This record gives sequence, C-alpha cells and structure tokens, in this order.
Amino acid sequence: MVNDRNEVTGQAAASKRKDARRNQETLLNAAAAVFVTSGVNAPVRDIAAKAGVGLGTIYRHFPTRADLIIAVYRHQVDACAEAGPALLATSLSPHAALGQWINLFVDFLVTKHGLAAVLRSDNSDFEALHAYFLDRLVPVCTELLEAAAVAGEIRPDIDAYELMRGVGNLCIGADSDPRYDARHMVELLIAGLCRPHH
Amino acid sequence: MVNDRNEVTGQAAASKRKDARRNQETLLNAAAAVFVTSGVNAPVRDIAAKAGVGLGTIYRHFPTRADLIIAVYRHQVDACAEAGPALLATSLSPHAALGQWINLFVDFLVTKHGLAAVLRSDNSDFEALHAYFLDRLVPVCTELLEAAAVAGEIRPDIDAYELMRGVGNLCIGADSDPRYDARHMVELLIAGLCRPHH
DNA sequence: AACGATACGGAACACGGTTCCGCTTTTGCA
DNA sequence: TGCAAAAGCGGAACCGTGTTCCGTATCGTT
Repeated sequence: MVNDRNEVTGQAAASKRKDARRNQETLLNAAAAVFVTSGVNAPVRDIAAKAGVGLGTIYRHFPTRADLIIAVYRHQVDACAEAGPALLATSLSPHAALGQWINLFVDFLVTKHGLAAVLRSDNSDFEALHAYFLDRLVPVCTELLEAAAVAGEIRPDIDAYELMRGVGNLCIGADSDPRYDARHMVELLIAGLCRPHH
Repeated sequence: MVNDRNEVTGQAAASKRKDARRNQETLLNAAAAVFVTSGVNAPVRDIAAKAGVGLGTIYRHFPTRADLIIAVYRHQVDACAEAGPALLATSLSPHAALGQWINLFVDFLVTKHGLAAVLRSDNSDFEALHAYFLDRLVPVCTELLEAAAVAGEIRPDIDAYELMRGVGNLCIGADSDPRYDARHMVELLIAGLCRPHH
C-alpha cells in the first residue's frame, strides 16, 4: 500500500502533478490568511483572488467551502485532541484537566472569527466540518469526563457530545461583541458540572 | 395624542388604507404558518406565496426579514417579559423563579426552529431583532438575578446580558439534533450560577 | 516533439434578500 | 357621482454567494 491518501482532507499527496500540489499549498495559506483578516465566512472568491487562482481550482482541491475550512484547521483540531490525554497524565485533578482542555477548545473557537457559528450552521453543507470536529474531539472529551466522574468530582451523567455542543454554542459570536465573554459562560457551565451539593 | 403608532413593528394602525391593513394581517399569519412548517429561515418568497402577495408588499410592510420576525413573535416575547415579575411575586425562591423564567425563554426559542440561530446571526440585518429581544428581556433578567443575588442564592457578579446571550446560544440547533438537549445544558449553566461551595 | 491525462480559469447557474417602478385600488374632495 | 392624487401592489431585476461546467493550458511521459 503506497499511502498517498489525500482525497481532500488528508495532507500528504505524493502522486499529484507538481503544480497541483503547489496550488493546494498556496490555497491553504491564502485561506488561512483571509480567515484571519475577514473571518471564516469570507467569500470563496476572496480566497481565490488572494491565492491568485481561479474558482475552479479551489473547488477541485476542496469540493466545498467546509472542506477548505477543515483542511486549514486540521492541525489545530488534532493538537487539541492530543492535548486531552496529555492533561490527564499530569498531576492535575481530572476536573481541572477537563477545565483546561475546554479552555483550549474555547481559545481555538474564539480566535477564529465566526468558526463557532459556522460549526453550528444548520446548513447541511457544513456537515463535514461538524463531523470532523466531533469525530476528533468527542472521544477525548468522553475520556476526560469519565475520569472526572470516576473521581467523584462531577455528575456522572454528562454526555460528551452534548457538552461539546454546548461549549461550542456558547462561543458563537464571542468576538464581535465586547459585552459577551464566552469564557465566562463556559466557566459557569463547567461549574454546573459539579455534583450538586446537599 | 392619537396613538396610531405602527412604524413597522407596532401592531395597531388606525390610519392606513383598508387593504394595506388587511394585507399586513394576512402576511403576519402567513409568516407565522410558514415559520412553523419551514423554520424561521424560510425564504421571503415562500411567505409571499403563502400569503398570495407580491414581494414588494412584504417589503413595504416589513422593511427587512428581521422586522417580519419581530412582528410575528412580538406577543410572545412580551408575554415572557411580563412573566418575570409575576414569578418573582410568587412564593418561589428567587433562584427558582429565575430557573422557571429561563425555562419559559428556552421553550420559546426551542419551539421556533432556527430562531435562536437567527438571533445570534452576526448578519447585521438582524440587529433589529437582536435589539428587540434584548431591550425587552434583559431588564427582566436583571431583576431576577438581583433578587437571587440579594437572597444569597447565586454569585452576585452575573451580568444579565451575558446570561441571556449564553442561554440563547445554548438553544441554537436544539431542534434538528436529537442528541443535543438544550434544556439540559441550560440547566447546567443555571446550576453553575450558584455560589461555589467551599 | 507529440500526445493524453491532469489541472486551470472563470463564465454561467442557482438561490436568497432587497430594490425599483409601472400599474391598480382606494380615498378625499368637488 | 366623478375624478385625480395618494397609497399600495406585484414581480422583474439586481446584488452577493456558493457551486458547476467546459474550453483551454500545462505537465509528464514516450
């Protein structure tokens, strides 16, 4: 098996034409740059322009806007996923580890203008994005939750998927509104996880 | 003062032409119906069709989609606002009253497919909608929060605006995803409001 | 050098909100 | 009652977006 997986989201691509690979790289960079300055909702055309590339090129490399977003943020999501077990391995209590990990996740979402909103767009075009985040992050969250539950620090009936969605939702519009501090709300939510005291 | 306020969102309109008033009524009903079946994001054209009316007609009565939404839900928002003081006047503890009131708000949001998302759309077209909800509900929430804080039931540093936004955000996509129960997350958030126990 | 496969650019299409304007209905006044 | 101005109406047209399609250009192999 030669392993030149690429499909769309996989990174390594050994077998494509040279210009194709160069363009994909260019696009990823252009997209990242545009996302930073104009938010994740920047028009595809803007990205094409920034990359000096035609629309067709974008859509061959990334069949859909969401695929482009996934590709751009793949690394960071993966990094977040890997941080979970790492935190659990420290001397932190499981609940503290969970808190830290959620913080990482929130940082990530809040940093990318509009990403949280896009994640939750009921627009079916973004199912792929949604799915990727979930596939990667929910298992990690489950692990952390379980550890904290076993340690008796939190209620044992919390569902990771629900929690992730809740946190993700809380981050929507966190930039672009100085009166709303998503971190604060997330903090409250995490506090609410603790066993109700008698 | 003759009080035939109407502008756009006010209901009573004594001074318009008969057909105009009839059409406005028709539109409100058609919109409400379409919102129920197709969600708040139904295309304006669908509403026009349902009402048997041209696009121009909609836009004269409601300069923007958001204005139409406001008009349709005005009553319910007002009812929710009025429920706040009423709950506080019962024998419930302030924190319980707050919980009930938030429940009312959540019910309202979750019932209308996509309303919560629209409320938080960073699309500037919906500023009016956003503003109306806030103007009406934040003061009530503030009152409830203060009462609970004075009673020593919750942390005293909770901002009503932030809380409303948080709750609103948690309700996004609550329908259309059986795995996500917004009420559950809101419950956790409200639990997180309680003074941290030593 | 030539040729087939691969990739490219961007015009064209679908769709949703919004604007514009010529036509119709209502109203107020003579 | 008759009629002109005012108020409304319908819907074609416009704009911004995502996505598709296809003729053309480029690559890499023979």
